[in-house]
Amino acid sequence: MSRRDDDQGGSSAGPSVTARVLGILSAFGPGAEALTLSGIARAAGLPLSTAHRLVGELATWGALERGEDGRYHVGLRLWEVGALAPRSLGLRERAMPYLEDLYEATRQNVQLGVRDGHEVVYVERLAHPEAVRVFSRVGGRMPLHATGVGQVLLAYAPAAVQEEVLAGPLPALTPRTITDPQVLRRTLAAVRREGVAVCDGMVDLLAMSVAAPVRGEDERVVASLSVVVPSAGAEPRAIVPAVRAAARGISRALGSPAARRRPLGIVTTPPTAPADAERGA
Amino acid sequence: MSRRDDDQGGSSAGPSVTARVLGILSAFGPGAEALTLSGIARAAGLPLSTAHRLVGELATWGALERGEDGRYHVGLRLWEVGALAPRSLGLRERAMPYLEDLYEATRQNVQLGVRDGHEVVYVERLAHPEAVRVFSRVGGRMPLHATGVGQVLLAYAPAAVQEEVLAGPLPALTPRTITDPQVLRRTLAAVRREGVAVCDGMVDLLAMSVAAPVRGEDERVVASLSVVVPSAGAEPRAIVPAVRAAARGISRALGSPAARRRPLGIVTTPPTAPADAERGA
DNA sequence: ATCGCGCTTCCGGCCACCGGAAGGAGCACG
DNA sequence: CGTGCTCCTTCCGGTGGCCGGAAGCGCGAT
Repeated sequence: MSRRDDDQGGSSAGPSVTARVLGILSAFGPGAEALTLSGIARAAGLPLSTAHRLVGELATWGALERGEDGRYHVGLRLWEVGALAPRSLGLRERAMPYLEDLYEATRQNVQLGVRDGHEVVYVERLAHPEAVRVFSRVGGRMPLHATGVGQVLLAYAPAAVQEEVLAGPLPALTPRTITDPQVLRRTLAAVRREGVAVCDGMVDLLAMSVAAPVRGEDERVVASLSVVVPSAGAEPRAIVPAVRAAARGISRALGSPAARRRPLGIVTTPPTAPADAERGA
Repeated sequence: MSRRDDDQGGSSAGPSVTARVLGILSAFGPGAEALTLSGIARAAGLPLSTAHRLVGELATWGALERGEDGRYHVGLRLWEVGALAPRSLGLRERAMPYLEDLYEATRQNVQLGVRDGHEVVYVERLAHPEAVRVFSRVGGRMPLHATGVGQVLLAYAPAAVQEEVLAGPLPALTPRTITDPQVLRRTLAAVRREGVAVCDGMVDLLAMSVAAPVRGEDERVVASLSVVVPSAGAEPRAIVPAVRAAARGISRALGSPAARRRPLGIVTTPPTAPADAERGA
């Protein structure tokens, strides 16, 4: 795959054209929305002339666009194709109405995320301009262990993924971030038991998040949604039911049989058996 | 031999590797969110083995993902990069709160679109599950002349673009769609004069849309937003002010000086001079 | 004026890409 | 139980597309 400059054992190969093109796309990211040609070449590790040729083709197609200042940014055409990702469009489309309601009820921050590897990717975010500042953004990534959405996704992830995360480093974003694997393990068990994760001050000391799992047609947890509220004077008890209800509503819209079976109402006593059994799956 | 299909040089660019990769991405689209390898090869006009190799690389990087049924769909990684497009993320981020309010007030459909060539691309859409069925979708395209959002974007587009559209074919989506260039020309003038477009039954006989322009920091129209309501018994007068106010709010959030200068209120008498002068720009 | 930076174009050599062909897996049918 | 599909995967020799150093241009700063 990565045929960098590594010449090993006889027949070596340079990076394929495809890899170079993807490398150019990788040069863009949060905090690097617009780049000069040289900047792209530098970031992608390509000679300037090569970058020039490839970027030119990408721009012609519409994957990149050139601003008035000469810098390149991601183009509308690429966004269009990306919008077809089922984990974005299909999920978002059905979840939106529920996120709406939750946003309207709290006027704070509502987030929807999916897991990719050892990170959570935020697929949607509704934020009131005057709400607590949240570090996340649509398309952004965060570690699983430190956020509400992430802890939920991790709690219901395959056992292998959980062990990998527990074994790896657990960076602290604030003094209150969980960094002890044992504490995290117990927290995940609690999340499975309660069906909701409450993270207070783990990303930002001033913010608290309440998250719940969203299930797909095969009952697997496919996403997680959360509400972020100011840490000071927050009352989780008032929010937890709303978050759980919204998560259940989305699960139902996605075709989750369990969410359809139980007609809402007994949210205060979630079933523990299936939740714990899930970890093995 | 290798470039046999289009080696005449007549049709578009030669199939460089980059072009082939982009061709693969182009194979996906609304109604084709998941494709088999052969399907991709067919759609992109590539030999199966070539498609196999390129798709494999794309999947390794995360641009494509392979579902459990073996079919490929657009991957989360590509969505992430696409989300960096300034015309999507930057615009959406600031517009969301206003779209929210508009959605909350109408409980129907709210749309935000930008122009790309001779089409409008919908960047955001809030829809109530029980609202009028709307044909558009996030990431979807529609012709400029037939939709509210499109007419606004066209009315403030560069003169060259307007002439191209007026000269080209104007396909009818319903019997009420504008197909006469002269009628369209007068309609666009009215849009500039009024600062809003009202499209009744042009996309769907049962739906009506009210659209208004969104301006950026340099006063140019960068987007357009609309509300779609049932055609029957609709009262535009009740909606127009709300749409105009929301559009102005977004313009202000984007840094439009004019929107900042005028403190809301005299929306019934919009300035005609700058609006008409704009067409020349 | 001189420098530095970034962008664009050019072109010969070489090697990575191409794609036909062969083989395997799964499924529907007679 | 063969037969005929469709789809996927792998292999390999020939060659033409890609690579990237180098030169030239435009612009702003010193």
